[in-house]
Amino acid sequence: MPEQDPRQDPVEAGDHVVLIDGSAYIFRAYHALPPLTRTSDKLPVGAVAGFCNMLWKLVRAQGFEPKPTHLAVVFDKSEQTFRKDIYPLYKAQRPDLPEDLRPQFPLIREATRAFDLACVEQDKYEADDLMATYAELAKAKGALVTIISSDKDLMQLVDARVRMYDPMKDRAIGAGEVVEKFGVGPEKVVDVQSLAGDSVDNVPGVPGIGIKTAAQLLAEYGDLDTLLARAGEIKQTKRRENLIEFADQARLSRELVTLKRDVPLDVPLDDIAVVEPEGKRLIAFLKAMEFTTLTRRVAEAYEIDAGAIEPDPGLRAGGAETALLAAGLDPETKEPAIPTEAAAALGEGFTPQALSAARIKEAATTPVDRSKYETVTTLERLREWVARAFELGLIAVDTETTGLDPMQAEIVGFSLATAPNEACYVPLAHKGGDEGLFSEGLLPNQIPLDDAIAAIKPLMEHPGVLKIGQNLKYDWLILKRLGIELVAYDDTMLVSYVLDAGASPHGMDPLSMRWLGHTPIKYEEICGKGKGQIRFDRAPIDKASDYAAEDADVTLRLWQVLKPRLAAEGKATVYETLERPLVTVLARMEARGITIDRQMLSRLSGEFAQGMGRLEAEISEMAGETFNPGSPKQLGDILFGKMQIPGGRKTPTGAWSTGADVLEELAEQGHELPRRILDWRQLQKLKSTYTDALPGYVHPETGRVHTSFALAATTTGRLSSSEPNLQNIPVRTEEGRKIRQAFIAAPGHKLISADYSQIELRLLAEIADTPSLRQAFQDGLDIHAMTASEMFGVPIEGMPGEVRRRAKAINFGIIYGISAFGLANQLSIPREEAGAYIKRYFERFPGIRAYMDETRNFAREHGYVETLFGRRCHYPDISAKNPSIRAFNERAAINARLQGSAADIIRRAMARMEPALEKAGLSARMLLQVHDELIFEVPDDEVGATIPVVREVMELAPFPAVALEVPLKVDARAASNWDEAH
DNA sequence: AAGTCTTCGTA
DNA sequence: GTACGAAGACTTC
Repeated sequence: MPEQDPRQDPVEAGDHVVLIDGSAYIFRAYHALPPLTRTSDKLPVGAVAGFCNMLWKLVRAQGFEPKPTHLAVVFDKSEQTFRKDIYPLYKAQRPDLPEDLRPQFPLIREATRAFDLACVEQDKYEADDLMATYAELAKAKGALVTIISSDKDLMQLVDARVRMYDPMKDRAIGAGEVVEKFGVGPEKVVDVQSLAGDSVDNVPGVPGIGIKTAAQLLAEYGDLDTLLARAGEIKQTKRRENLIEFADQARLSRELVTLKRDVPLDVPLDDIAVVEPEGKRLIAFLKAMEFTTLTRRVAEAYEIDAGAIEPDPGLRAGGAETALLAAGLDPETKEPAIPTEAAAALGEGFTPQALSAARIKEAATTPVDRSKYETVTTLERLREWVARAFELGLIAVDTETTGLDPMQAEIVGFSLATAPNEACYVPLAHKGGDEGLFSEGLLPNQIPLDDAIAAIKPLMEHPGVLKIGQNLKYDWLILKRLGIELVAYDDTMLVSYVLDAGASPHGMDPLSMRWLGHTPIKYEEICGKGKGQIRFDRAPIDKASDYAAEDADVTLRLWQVLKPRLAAEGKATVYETLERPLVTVLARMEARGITIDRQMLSRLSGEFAQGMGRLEAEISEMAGETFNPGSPKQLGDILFGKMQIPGGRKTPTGAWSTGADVLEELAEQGHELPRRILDWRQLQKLKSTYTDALPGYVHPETGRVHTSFALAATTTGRLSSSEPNLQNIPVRTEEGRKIRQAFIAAPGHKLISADYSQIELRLLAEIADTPSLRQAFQDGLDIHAMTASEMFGVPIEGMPGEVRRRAKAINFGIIYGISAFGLANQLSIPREEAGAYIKRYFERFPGIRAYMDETRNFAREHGYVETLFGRRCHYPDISAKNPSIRAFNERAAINARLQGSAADIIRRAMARMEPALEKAGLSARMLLQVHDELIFEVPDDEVGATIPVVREVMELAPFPAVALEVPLKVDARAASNWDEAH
């Protein structure tokens, strides 16, 4: 660092040396301010922000007279100080550093440097000792010293040439203030502290003597040694005995509290001369931290255009140094940010945590070098890569295809990686030139597809070689269609999901930026986007090769970082039982698809269209003009503008709200138009989303519909389904169920639908430890009726439907993290009444209130909650300042434990289902999952034998990991279509 | 052409 | 009050 030269300037008489107690600032900033995280990546930066604001205030205040000639921000370095050597209990009871403060230490040092201020710290010595030494040296040269700190331990340094300044209270501390605090002058502060001790730092002192008594004794006897020598003269019995008995302890305390004024300084006093701040570096830092207000202020003060300055590339979100920080490592030393004894011990041993930390460190320090990639053009070279993979026992794989749908896309090439920067791309089907109707236009130097498949098949199917991929379900399906059944794999996307669900995204690009500090080539850079986009097989091989090989390289590197975290963070079992097995289970379900009755859907489309036509005519009639009933804007204008119907609400953006609830209310008041709109909307929804769209998803070859299940899409562990979404097929209305009837079994088969009955309520009874609810489930009672009976004192026999309905709404409300507002909305009752219901519910079921409080507190403290099976769901915004955001996160966290536990259970069932069916000699095939329901296709004559197996696997899914007190119940039925089976 | 808002289907 | 995805309207580039 060439920054020492400009800082060198001997201290002379009349100079002004300012010493800032950095460590004290950090803790002040951390504890005094609400938590704050950087917007783009949730890096905790609250203390950094507070620290920067304080420094800026100090620098700008210029209230130091005379102007500082030398200035240093002084930090504590390690916990291992010479005081610990003489008294191991010194500061021993300090609580561990908060998790979100640790990574801020290196950032705060960065901040100091960005301010162009000297940053001083030294092993074995506390900041206080360093300041004492600087002060002593400066004094000797005739300089004036100002110590910026409010720490009472520094008050012993105050004298004619050394003053203190308390930045919190904004006042100077001179001898007068010291007397106020200790009852003695600065020169006797040490003696007072030796007697009174300090519970915070674990300085023992003498029992029964506090600051007041100590000051009084010293006033009488002069100094500590005299006092101890003449202790026998003291009148008060207990005090006399204690002073005699604990004299040594007082002397030890003196050693602890006396600041060392002769530390052999690493950075000499003359090397902390003030340099003229540049401003640009500071702005680059502040921009990287995303401190917009301070950035603006600083830019204005320096008259610099902040927009023209790039955020510090290493520290910005996604920067390499940020990646290290996220792992708790200091970007400069690559060591744990604060080397605690625990961390030091881990660093030496082969613990999972040590391995994980080491991998994170390596990952962010080995740059991606695309020039090292190879394009494989011969079978011989491919075979050498395969041999290398067998030798290593591990290889990263990525397939490149013509599209996003793994059931339709064709392979274009694949890439492999065996080590960082050791990656290749194998082009197979790149095309170029004129692609005539009959000619393929295949480019030269590509291995024939069949040869390549034959070369890699043994590798991919070998159980002894680990294949690593990102979103491997996609590649598994592509390879499956080429006759390769991939086994023995890890999926980096799923590893990330297990570790960080809800906290950060799991796509390859964000993962690469976060863990490797590297931005991979974008797909658009190779193939363009929008209208001009080309398929991957039309991309030039050299560019495609860089892109594809990089994907495999990055995937391998991500695996090196993320996989050890599983063991280090105790999540290996979650990954291995709830995630990894689902890749092939879901891939097979997707590959099977489900049959739909296209004729039936087409007929329904016609019927819906007719109904809509009739309604449109009536709507125009009533409105007195034709408008688009599908436009909320136009509809709002008609209803609340032209027709002047009262009772309109606005959406958050200021538009008229025309939601179903609003229209329903208007309809109940006797308005005809809103009813017609509601009916029209239902038909429009069913037609556009289902009857018109579904036939478009029928696969040209299989004749079936193949949805795609996402494993890593939700915060709670649920799956999601898309293209098409088969998890939201209508069921509530008669019209909607007709769509469900169009999902049919193949000839000679039936569909079996098996769903968990009230699984989330059962889990609530279990987790919230509510005996009456548990008993009700054990006795097989109607749970909503039982709730109503408990709450309203109505007997279950002959209970009015309305009473049960309300109890049911409350039960669901509880699962969703209830609020009076939401329940009132749901039941259309006043908020006060809803509040009273909730109060009564909690009185009847106090365990549930306790559960909700516990979950809220846990989430608040940790930033995540865990399911029964250990899955973590992160809620980084749980401590948001905005009360409604915070409340939302609290409700989500309460819901996540239940929804997530249920999701875990059905995942366990799915992972066991195939082997269980096979063992029973059954050929039933799982087709769909709808959160608490599984749908199978079964030969007619196996229906009877299949249902009990399915039921048993599902009901026993939690065992043996978790033994539930509450039984799980599964309802299962078979029919020729989904509606009747459900 | 791409992104946001509103609405609505499911558990 | 929780968790999603899709479609159409509308806005912005």
